[in-house]
Amino acid sequence: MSQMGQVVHRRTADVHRQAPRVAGHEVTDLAAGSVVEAQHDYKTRSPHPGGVHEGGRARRDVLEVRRRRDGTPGLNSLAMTDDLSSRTVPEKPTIDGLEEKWLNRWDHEAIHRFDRSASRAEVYSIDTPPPTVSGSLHIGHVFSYTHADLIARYQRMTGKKVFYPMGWDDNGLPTERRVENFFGVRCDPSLHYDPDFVVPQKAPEKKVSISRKNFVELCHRLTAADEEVFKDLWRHLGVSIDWTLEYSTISSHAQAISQRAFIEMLERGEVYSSEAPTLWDVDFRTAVSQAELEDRERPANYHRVAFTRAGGQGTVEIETTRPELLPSCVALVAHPDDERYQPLFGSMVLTPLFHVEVPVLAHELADPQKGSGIAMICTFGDTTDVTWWRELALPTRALIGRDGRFLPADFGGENWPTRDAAAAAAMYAHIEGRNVNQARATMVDALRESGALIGELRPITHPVKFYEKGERPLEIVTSRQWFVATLAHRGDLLARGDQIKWHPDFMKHRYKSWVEGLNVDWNISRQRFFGVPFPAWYRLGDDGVVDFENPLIAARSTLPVDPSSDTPPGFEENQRNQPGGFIGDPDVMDTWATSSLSPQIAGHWGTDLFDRIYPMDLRPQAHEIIRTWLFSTVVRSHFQHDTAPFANALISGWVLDPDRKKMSKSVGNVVTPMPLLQQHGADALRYWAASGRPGTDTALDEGQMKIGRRLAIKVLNVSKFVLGRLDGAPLGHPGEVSEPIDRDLVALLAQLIIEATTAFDHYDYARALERTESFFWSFCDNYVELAKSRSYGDASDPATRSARATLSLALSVLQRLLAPFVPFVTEEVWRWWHDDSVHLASWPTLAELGDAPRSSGTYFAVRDVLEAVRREKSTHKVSQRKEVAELVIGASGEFLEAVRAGQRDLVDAGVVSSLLFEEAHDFFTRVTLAPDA
RNA sequence: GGGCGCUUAGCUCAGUUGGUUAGAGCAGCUGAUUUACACUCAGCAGGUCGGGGGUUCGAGUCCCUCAGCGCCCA
Repeated sequence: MSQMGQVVHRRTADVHRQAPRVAGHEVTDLAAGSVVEAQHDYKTRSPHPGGVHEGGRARRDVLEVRRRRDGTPGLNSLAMTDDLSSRTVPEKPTIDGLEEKWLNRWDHEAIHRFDRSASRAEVYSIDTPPPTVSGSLHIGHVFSYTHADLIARYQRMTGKKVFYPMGWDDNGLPTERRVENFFGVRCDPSLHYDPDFVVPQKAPEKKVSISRKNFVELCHRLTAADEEVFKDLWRHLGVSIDWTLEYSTISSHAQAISQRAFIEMLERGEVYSSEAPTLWDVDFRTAVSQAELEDRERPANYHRVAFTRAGGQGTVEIETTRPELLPSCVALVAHPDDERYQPLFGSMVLTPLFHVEVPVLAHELADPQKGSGIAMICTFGDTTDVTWWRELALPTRALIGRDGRFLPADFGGENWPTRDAAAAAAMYAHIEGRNVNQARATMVDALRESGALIGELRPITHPVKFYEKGERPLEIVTSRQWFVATLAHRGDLLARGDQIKWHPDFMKHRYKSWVEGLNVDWNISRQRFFGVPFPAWYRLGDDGVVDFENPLIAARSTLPVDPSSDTPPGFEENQRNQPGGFIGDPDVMDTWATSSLSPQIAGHWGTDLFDRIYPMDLRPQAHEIIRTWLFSTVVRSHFQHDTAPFANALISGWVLDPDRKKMSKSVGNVVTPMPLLQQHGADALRYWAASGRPGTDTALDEGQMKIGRRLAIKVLNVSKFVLGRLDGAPLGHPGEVSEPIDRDLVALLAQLIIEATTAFDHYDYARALERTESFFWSFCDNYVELAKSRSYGDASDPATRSARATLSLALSVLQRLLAPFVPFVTEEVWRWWHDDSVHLASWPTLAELGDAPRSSGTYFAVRDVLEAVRREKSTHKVSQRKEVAELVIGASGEFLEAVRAGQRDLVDAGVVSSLLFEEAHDFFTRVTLAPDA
């Protein structure tokens, strides 16, 4: 299909392919109002026989569409009933119904199909964000995906073979939560699969426990349905995705890729497992990573607690917000420069109630301004505790379990030294098994009773770390997890960030500050159910001890595997969970550990396709996932392919509500896109979205959508007019453009092409739109009005031919420049005079305009005078068609010369009977209106 | 605490390496009426460009400073 030779000449060839057809005789017939039987292109024609349709057919379809618009619009309901021979200008064009018509037609013609044979140099590849389908659709999706589509459509028109896949991020916790709530179930991995399980009709009050396999089946079922809803939106919006490239992150294909990448990282030593303090959500009972944290301001109390010095003389008063962790205190810490505590460094103190001897240590992270300036280190109260524990080589006395309750503690035992085991154990008995709040209350009472609690509680507000989806503060729980070694490669990862072109540029700061702020390796294991399992098993010793240090890894050829049902190489299923046998890794991967491989998944890593699309050209995404998706993709690409994963990052801003407030579920100002899409139309929504520059937060503005709709209607109407004027002349030929005013317009058109192209090349679609739109309206209001009368002339008149050539050139260029923004209406009007899609037409080039003339000033001069005439008529409240008996123009000789060159059009457009010129220093006009008839 | 962005007409926003009298759309007001378009067209009005200081022949634009809003990181 795509031989190299054709590709090289594509632009030129396309122009020629279009131009002669534009100039062809069909348009003659078309202008006469009859329906044309065009040369049929097998690719673009429907299987319906014959191309001739009765004149009434189109009108009937319009009525059909209108009627349905009053009812419920449905994308699929219209099917292929539309008139596929569209090379006819309707009597009364309408934008209603265009979406159904062209979506079906585009599918039919497969115009967005990626050319699988294209070489890397010919390809423009897009790493589409796979949305979380269990989240709700919101207007931000429309915004960001439109931005990507604008670029995709532009690149396609410049001749690139656009690789534009779509993925769904369906694995992970959000899906589990949605399934739990939607069906009223919860996963209990200890249960056995029930093949006859039927979901409750109505979500029950109390959640029904089901097996992991049943649960996962429900996850698949619900995400499949959710994906259809999302897909419907993208399609309706006209996003030019190649739907044959659809993928999902829970598919077995994605799982195989994800497991392969994991195994290769493990082999290279970039991923490791470790038993370590981990940020833990006690409700979801899973570890979370640094990227999923958020600080929330929470009220708390400072408790001033006295420790006695081990020597017996005096006390040391610390302040803590977490007195319940006192039993796990392993040291006190103050800043090395803090003079108050320097005498204490190296000495020992005793914890109240538990009588544990702990050292007083120095560390820079202790904040002299905070509390009393000296803190207790517990294992573990927060991430600073972890840092102190690691850097000061302190013992581990973990208290909080995976369920958020206090674990047993063996006071007096090896790891729990105390001077009074009986007292400590008695005290701890009140706490064990309690949750954090209960333990705190108990501890405060006991401390107060013992006299160790000094003074009143001091209320403060401070930032507390939460899992972004969680409701209770994170705890730190020691558990075995898989980590990707990011910390050691921070410098490399920063350099990768510099290799990416960011749009807008300042967004790279987000990435940079995130990488610089990393303080733990990326934890990729989650103690959850619906995700990609680790392709690993562990040997069980004869004594039943698990050998985590030498995992059994799946053979590459067997991927994807599920270690809970598949057996490791060299073992039989009956050895599972048996001494001398094996156990499967029970965890699943972090969602980002798979979605960070979106290029590898979409591009089928390991096949030749991948080499044709990777590294990607574009990563479009929203800014809130820079630290997650973008960062993790860079990590994977750096390790796996020693490159940045994409050349450009196009970062969309937020959609704010009409009052410029951030949309959020709790405020209740989240806007769903479908009603807007149905009310204003896809072109209108896209127009609004395109006005939001990269990285700029943009207010939802229905007014802007209405303007988009007006633009679309104007495109219809002016196209109808221009095509109606192309009566019998050879069209669109720059050589025909002879009149100075026309040559000026072509010169301006050339300038517009340069501006729009440059803007798009810099990912500044908003600027391209603004320039094109403003030119377009001026073209309609001024040029078309000026050239109108001349265009009605005799085809043998060179001036008439010039007007028609200019109108058709400009129309062709403007339709194509607008095509990425308003794809439906531009496709409609383009097909009035072309067989092939505007979206496969070539992006306008200067070469089409011939010797791109320089502006003579005639157009601007004539326009200025015309505006003066209009002002005069408006001021006198008469029709713009009112005759001007005499128009005197005073201006410089040069200006008058310019006006003279276009005076015929001026006189026609302004209905001027007598035109006089007067040399003058300052520009003026004197308008004498004809007396009323 | 460190960083980034924003502040221009009632509203939403353009304004490119400094260069005439700061632009557009919407809203407002005044009108026009049908050989592309009333989902139209023409016109009018509306701004000491957040405050202060500086550089310059010249600042919405560059520098300093202050304030407000939003966000990122810690």
